[in-house]
Amino acid sequence: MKRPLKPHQIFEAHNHHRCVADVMTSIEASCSERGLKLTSSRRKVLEILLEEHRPLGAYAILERLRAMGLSAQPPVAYRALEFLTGYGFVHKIESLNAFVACADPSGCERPAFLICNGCERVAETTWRESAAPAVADAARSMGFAIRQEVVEAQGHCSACTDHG
Amino acid sequence: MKRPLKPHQIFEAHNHHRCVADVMTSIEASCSERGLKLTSSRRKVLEILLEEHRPLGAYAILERLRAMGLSAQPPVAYRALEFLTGYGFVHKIESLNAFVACADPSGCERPAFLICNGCERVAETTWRESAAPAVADAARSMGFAIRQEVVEAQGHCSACTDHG
DNA sequence: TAGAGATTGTTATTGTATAACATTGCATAA
DNA sequence: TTATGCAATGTTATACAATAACAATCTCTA
Repeated sequence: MKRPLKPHQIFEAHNHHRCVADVMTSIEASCSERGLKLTSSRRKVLEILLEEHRPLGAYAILERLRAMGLSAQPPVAYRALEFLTGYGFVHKIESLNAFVACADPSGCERPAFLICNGCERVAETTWRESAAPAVADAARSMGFAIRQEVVEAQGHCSACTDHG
Repeated sequence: MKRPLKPHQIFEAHNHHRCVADVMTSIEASCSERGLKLTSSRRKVLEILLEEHRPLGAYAILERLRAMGLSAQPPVAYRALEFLTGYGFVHKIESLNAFVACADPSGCERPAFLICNGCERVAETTWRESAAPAVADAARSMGFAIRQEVVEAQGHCSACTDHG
């Protein structure tokens, strides 16, 4: 049974092996249903991001691919990431130029991120309707058609606030 | 008298010479008040961004600096941008890795951006309190202290929707 | 089984950003 | 006035991010 982590649990200890396996299973099923090919390099990049459980830059991903024995050039990582982000299995964190595995691929509508500057972990939350009412209002009033919204908050998680 | 452009006016024709001069005056005043040094390179980068009135990448800024006769290496641009963004005179658009002059330096609280993928212009709007209630709620419930929020919407402005 | 389209392999290049260190300019305290 | 400390600049080099271009391969399916 797949029970995605709640946002705050990202910042807590959890059964990570189980958590990775669950998400992987969910994504495999999603690919089957949709006729998508989760090829070897795509799967490896996804595994790396799930295992890491925090944002990784493209070249950090490449390092890990090479550590797995591949002779990986940048396009290998970027093509896999293009596929994975295109179907919502992975998200790009624009303010970090880095990538993170989606915490809940089956239920993820539009993601928003809470980025901890202390431990570098990222909690993902999601919204329906409008992320930012003030922005939506401004867009409506000027006839601007929104296609996609990036919402990323930086700060400190409770653990890092206490320690720091 | 300084009357900043309303967000939608960014996408419309306006007296740009006047608009640049007004913002420049406002920023000079702000630097005087606060004892900030608007040095030559900082001023030039600011002028370039005000004149352009749309996001520019760091290397596009460097090109223009060189066209003005400077022998500008990357740190020149980045140092000026660090100063200008630090005091809110310029904003970084994270999803473009580019920089844009603030449309209203005197009244700018927390900016949000409407980025037109057609004409590449950016409208700036601002919010008080919480940009994204859903995100603020999630943060509160997990004890996450938000320091800064990035809100960027991509889409098409009314002109580009009509034409395109 | 031939062909079309998707995927991968590889090289090279462009764009983004910062580290590191020497130098200069300027305000202020000795 | 001079010392000195800090902010700002000049310069070189390098790390990281992203994509262009083209050849090779794989895999469906007509």
